[in-house]
Amino acid sequence: MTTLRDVAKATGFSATTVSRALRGFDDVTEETRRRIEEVARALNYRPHQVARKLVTGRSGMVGLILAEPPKAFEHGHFFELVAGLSMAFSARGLDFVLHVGDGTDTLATHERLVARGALDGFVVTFPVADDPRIEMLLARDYPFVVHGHHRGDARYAYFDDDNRDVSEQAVDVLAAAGHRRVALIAGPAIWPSVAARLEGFHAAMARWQLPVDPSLIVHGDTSAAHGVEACHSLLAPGRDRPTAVICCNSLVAAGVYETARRRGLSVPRDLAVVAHDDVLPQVRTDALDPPLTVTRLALRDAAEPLADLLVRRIAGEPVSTLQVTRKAELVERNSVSRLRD
Amino acid sequence: MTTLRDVAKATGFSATTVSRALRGFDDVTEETRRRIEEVARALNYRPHQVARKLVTGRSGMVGLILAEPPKAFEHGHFFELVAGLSMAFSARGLDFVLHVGDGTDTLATHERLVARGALDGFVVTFPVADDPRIEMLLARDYPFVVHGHHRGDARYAYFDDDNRDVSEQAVDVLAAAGHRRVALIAGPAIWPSVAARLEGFHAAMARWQLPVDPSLIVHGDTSAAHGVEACHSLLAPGRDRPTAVICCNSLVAAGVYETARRRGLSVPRDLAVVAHDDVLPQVRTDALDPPLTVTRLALRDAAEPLADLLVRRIAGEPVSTLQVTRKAELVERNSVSRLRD
DNA sequence: CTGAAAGCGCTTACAG
DNA sequence: CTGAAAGCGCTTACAG
Repeated sequence: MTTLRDVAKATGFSATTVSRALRGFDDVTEETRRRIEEVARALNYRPHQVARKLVTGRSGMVGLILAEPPKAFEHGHFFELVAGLSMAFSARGLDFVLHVGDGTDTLATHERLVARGALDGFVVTFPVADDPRIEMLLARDYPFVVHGHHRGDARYAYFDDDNRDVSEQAVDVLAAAGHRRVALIAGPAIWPSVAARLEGFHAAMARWQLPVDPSLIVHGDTSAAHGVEACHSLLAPGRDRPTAVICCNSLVAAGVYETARRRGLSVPRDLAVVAHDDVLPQVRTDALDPPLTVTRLALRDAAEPLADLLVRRIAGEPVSTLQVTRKAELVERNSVSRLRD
Repeated sequence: MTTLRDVAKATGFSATTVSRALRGFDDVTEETRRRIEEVARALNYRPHQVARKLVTGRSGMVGLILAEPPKAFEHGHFFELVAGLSMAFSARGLDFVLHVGDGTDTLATHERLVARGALDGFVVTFPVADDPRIEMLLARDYPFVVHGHHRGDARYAYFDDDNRDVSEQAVDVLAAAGHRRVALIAGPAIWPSVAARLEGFHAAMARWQLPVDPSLIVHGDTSAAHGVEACHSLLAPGRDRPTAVICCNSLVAAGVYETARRRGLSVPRDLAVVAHDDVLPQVRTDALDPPLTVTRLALRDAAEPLADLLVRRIAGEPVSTLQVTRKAELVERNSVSRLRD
């Protein structure tokens, strides 16, 4: 491996000058720089990252730590996020470290990596209320960015969807079409995004002066299997059935479609369906039958902003300027029809 | 951050002794060690990885570099491999760096990471004939392990499926059931695994004294869409149709099932289907209708051996002891029926 | 059994 | 504009 000293010897300049020439400082003669660059190239010199890290204190690496291996139904989510982040960080010259835990020790893992100075910063996903990872990172003043955020918590950098608005848009579409009994198949209650969706749901229903039937709100995971299960319970015989259902994501919606079909119910004639679409590779919501009306926000599009925010946070920007929310786009297709009354 | 020196000062011992005590060398008094460990714990000392790396020459990191973002249909494969490798390396105390390229510069990326001494070793996936990555790594004598291998190439460590045997088992099942016109929907011709599958196919057909019709061998990617397309061409009107088809993976088989159904053909009555099953999250081959007969080899199970081989290679073991092949398990279900003649 | 010294490959004040 | 020196935090011969 060629070192700085090798280049210094070969050119006759000192290591100091070589270092500065190569880093583009302007206190080096143009000619000197040219000569040094030429030799460095000829010798195929590359600065040793580890040495540089030791002196600068920066590791050039950022990490994503998952508590446990994603569930099988989450593979699309994992794929979009991990591939996207890796590319986004690569483009910024940072190495992306992925740690998939075994479910026992996320916090310990974060702490170990923090203490070892191994990473310059973290991406935290699926924050929960009073998330211990976030508290730990905050306590140590370690740079990190959160995908999602706990409402009202302004202590950290985050990139979040406007989940309140997501539900409001969904309710608006349905209410405008005359629906009054609207069900909500929501995600895990522990996620802040789900709380925000719930808030938006209640707010919009109130705005349209529609009653909310608590038995029409179901929590669970984001799998098609959960969609099937939730839909079955919603359509149970003898119940006052909803005329419309809002699904927390496209997999759940696929489950709802399947269940409705099995029950001999037609979408949208007998049941209107609206879902939030993260644009996962498993389900193309435009290819469903009928094409699904969605609030859309591609998960993949979160990678670039997330990387950008983390880089800026590492550079020392205050968190107050690093809190970004984006609104979903409503894509009306054929899964909602006007309720005849 | 607590450093070695801090611990040295606090205990009154030298940095040398502290280092050795903490690393468990046996030339330190039991009492000294105890005292040092106690103080180190109290001070929450963790050796700084970067510094350690600089002196030992080991980075404690290994990497997987993907040329380009996986296609949408590959997300299950990506998921199994990446999550599996991350967990396997974590369990061995190594950080897993994932680099997803933009399709323009895989080799350059490998070279940069090699030259910077950033990684201790690599996992190389989807090797192709005369793979430039492999040649580069070999030329520099850099540790790496390949998932798959080019037949007869004994220059590197690898973990591979016995792809020849995969095809032989598939043909055996079909031929034993009386099938003579057997089609093969194969993967991309550039992969060595595909060449091995082809070899096994020809060998087994010859063993059963069955003619091979070249027009019954179709190459393409491993998506369901390709399965649909290939099946359509195989069943084109006016052709002498195959009675059985072997699919390179379960997604392709799903496409074949769908096409057969659309054509009004019944599996297995009109068409027998056997596929290779990597056990991806997208397709549960036992849940298809009818349940699919497969040669099975869970992709996820490759992660541990791959990590193990790379660690041993990094430790200096010769490649000759690090070349592992495993055989697929035949799982007979209901997609093959006896051909009545 | 313990410690002083050198060094891993770089960067960055500080002089000149 | 250029260089000698110190130092990032550790490990490892080498003495004693």
